[in-house]
Amino acid sequence: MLDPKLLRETPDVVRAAIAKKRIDVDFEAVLALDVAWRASLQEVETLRSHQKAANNEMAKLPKGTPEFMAKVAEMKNVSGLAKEREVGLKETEEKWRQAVLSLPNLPHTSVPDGHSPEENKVQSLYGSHEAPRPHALPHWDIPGFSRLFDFERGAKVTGAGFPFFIGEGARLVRALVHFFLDENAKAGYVEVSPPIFVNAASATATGQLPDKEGQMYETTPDRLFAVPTAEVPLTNFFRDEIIDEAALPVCRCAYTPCFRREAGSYGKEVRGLNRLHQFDKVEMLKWVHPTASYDELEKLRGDAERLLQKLELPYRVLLMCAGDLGFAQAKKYDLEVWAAGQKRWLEVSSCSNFEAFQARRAQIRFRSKDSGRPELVHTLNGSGLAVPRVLAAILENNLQPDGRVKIPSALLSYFGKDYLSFV
RNA sequence: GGAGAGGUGGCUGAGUGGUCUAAAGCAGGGCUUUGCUAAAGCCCCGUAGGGCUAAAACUCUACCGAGGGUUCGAAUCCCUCCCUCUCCGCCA
Repeated sequence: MLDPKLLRETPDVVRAAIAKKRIDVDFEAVLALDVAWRASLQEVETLRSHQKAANNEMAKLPKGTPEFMAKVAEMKNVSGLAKEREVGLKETEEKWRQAVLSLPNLPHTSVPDGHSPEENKVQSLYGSHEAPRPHALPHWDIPGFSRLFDFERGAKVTGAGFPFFIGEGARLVRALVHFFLDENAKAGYVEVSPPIFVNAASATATGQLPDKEGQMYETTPDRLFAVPTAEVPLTNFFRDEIIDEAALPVCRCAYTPCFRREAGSYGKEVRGLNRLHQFDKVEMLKWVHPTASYDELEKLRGDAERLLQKLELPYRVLLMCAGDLGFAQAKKYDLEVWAAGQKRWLEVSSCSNFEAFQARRAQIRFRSKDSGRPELVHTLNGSGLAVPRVLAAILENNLQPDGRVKIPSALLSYFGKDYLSFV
């Protein structure tokens, strides 16, 4: 959520930023609602003020006197009117709130203009993704793949996109999760194991509700939502709280399974491990002082990159252009790992600075020593990392002529063997 | 799941229809006294939003778990929901 004051005080800045982000919202209508809301608010407040003054007078009058009864009669009218106007105010306020919520976060000045994924800037390349790998295969075509990654039985038991991971397949998943958590701990992120179902208030605070409701699995009858990412429970940890300024930055990470309905996805995008309804991910979160958030974003990206480097996987870093930024992000880097068999890049991490956008919605603040007042923190998050796609890249890039897969040396102590074998 | 008790400011805790942002204490901040420490005294100390401002000052409104209701007026009475605690039941 944007600062409502920003709309009123510098509408041109907001207007320009919305245009840069290429999001279709009627900003002028939002401004009009803001005016209407304030007018309605003032009207109601004047009535209430009148009521309050009368109440104070009546408190001093003996009850039952003609004077008192006259006041009661008079205030009955005011009370009725106030109630009526309050209903109108609530309606206007709700419309206003929805309108402000429909405004996207403003892109940071360092974010390039552009409206399609092609206009994202390749910030850096690591490793030799172009090295010839004559025997590389898409991971789903590797002989014996389904012995370790059983999609058919997953589909039978649950549905498409819910595979079983078996034997060394399961072990490799566990090794990756363990490796990620250990590395993140070394980088200063405190490990958290959060609830993997959240209530509607939490899903609203991080922006899954109301717009992306169809992307989550929802339980009945309790109306809890299976988390699409650990970002949701982690960010909500501090919802409606004031963090001690000295504690900033707070850095945490969490492993959770993630659940996404992925309505509307199709084709090669969803083959094999590329896109699952349930997948494992370690997420890194930061709550930082507003002055530090862009430095922290670079550190966060570095922390995610280091994981890929230690796994010796070729990857690239994209700086997302304004038009390809999400609704809530001010700046975002995507890390894409090279999958040699599919000959394509797979997104395995997305490191974003939300500035105060999430914090305002979730009311996460710190008490500033300077001003003595609570101020909104800046929040950042990034995957570190998403397991199945990293797994796919390992399978494809490290496939040997004999059909085995070489395990990255960083995983040896977790996996326990040099090679994964499909037979 | 059943029965009972309770949810008030950063914390403890009073307040059962009227001038209540809400006593008191603790914690925090400032000043005075004091050689230091300590102690004492005095004062300040919630959040959000609106108005007015260059910005403040100022001013108005809301907020006593959440949402409804009764009333001229609700922290206080009524209803619904949520959460916590105690006991019982069930159960990894």
